Amino acid sequence: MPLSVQTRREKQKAELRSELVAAAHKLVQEEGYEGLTIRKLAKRVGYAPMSVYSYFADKQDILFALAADAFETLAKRIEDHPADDPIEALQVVMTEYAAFGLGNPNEYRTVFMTEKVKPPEGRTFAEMQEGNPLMKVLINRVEACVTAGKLKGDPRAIATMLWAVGHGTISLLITFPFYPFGDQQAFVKRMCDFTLAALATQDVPPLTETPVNC
Amino acid sequence: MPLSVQTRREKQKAELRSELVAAAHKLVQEEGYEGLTIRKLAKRVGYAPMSVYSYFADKQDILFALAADAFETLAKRIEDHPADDPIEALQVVMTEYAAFGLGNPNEYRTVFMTEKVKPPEGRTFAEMQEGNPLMKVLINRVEACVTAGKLKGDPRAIATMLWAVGHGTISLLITFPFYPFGDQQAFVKRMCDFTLAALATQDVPPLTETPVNC
DNA sequence: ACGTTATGTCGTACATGTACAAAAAGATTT
DNA sequence: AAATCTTTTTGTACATGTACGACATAACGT
Repeated sequence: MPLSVQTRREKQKAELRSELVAAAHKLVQEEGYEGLTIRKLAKRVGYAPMSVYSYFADKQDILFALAADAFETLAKRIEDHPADDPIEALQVVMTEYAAFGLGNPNEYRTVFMTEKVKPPEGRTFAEMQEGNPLMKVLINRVEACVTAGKLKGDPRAIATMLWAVGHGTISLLITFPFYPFGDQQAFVKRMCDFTLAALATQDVPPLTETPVNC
Repeated sequence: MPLSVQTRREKQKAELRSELVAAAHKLVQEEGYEGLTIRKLAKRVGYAPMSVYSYFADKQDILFALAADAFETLAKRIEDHPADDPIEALQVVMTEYAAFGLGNPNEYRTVFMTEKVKPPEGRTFAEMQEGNPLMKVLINRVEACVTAGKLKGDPRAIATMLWAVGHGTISLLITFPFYPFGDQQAFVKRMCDFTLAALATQDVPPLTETPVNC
């Protein structure tokens, strides 16, 4: 069965889009993060600058696409890194997450530190975050801890709290590199251990749902 | 004794600077945060656009000056809001901090979510953070808890950990307004209570100092 | 086959931050 | 008072993101 005209068009569009992403990636590699400009990117692929906007809503959308790749490999690395003890498995998530953030501050910033006003290209926020592979593996491992009796309470609530602590730690380290946190690794480990130990002693209730509009 | 010529010049410069800050503040009030542009600001005070750069290193410096004002009032509000119980006094810090961040996301972003590469205008980072009135009041109240026997360990380490948790909570709420955290207030309170309760059971060692270059 | 409508491409234009250097104003020295 | 030096002010220029609309191309209904 041949592809319908519509899907062929979509496929071509997707191809061009990923060609643009690849070019953007190379550009960043060669000239650094601030070297990525729409004009340069367009020139690379032989288009007019404005044509880029047929494939990306704006520059942030490009940065987001770049970051998405990086985060996918992170999620894969985490899943390739299991552990016998469910708590240890959780620690792996936190550690890898931290290592990624500290090693890829630009990507971390674009994903976690810039306001999300519009879901990038039709996708809704719910599926962007709940469907986020990182949050998914985090929740999974939390659930494993709960069923193993190591943690108690609502998995999503626990995961969200871990996320808040982890994000706070990473983003402070990224934003204030000169603040005397001491050794970065040590600080990350401290926060991680502290939080997990504390969670182990509590029964965590679900997040209170409020009927927020939308 | 009359002012020396030099100090008079400095004073005049400071005056013009704060005039600029005032104009910037009014501009933001009238046209919103993105309405603050260097050209408009210069026109407001009757200068050429480039003249602004005699008083501010760059646009971030202006935003920072704006935020500094806001944070000063926050620090004052916190100090005007004491509590009998030292733990309660700490909770006040966290609560007010959160309320400020959620109520002034722009200011919060510029201060806590944008990379700090250069200390704004000669000031070093050490005095920027250690001398930061907010961190000061936080450490003070932590010390009060320690001397009251409610907490145990190194005050600066405890304060930094509280900061990390508080910042993680606020910045996630700011960045992902559509994530189902549930009620924002409730989530803040949960994180705050959780962390304080956990800290109460531990003896917190000082942050490991590492001889980072610079 | 032909007009109509959607879709992709691009040229132009504007506002913005800011680098650079000239010009102006002020201070200091001779 | 004049000359020199420093500091402040400004004009010009450039790269950038992107709004707007023109144009071309492709799909579709007739």
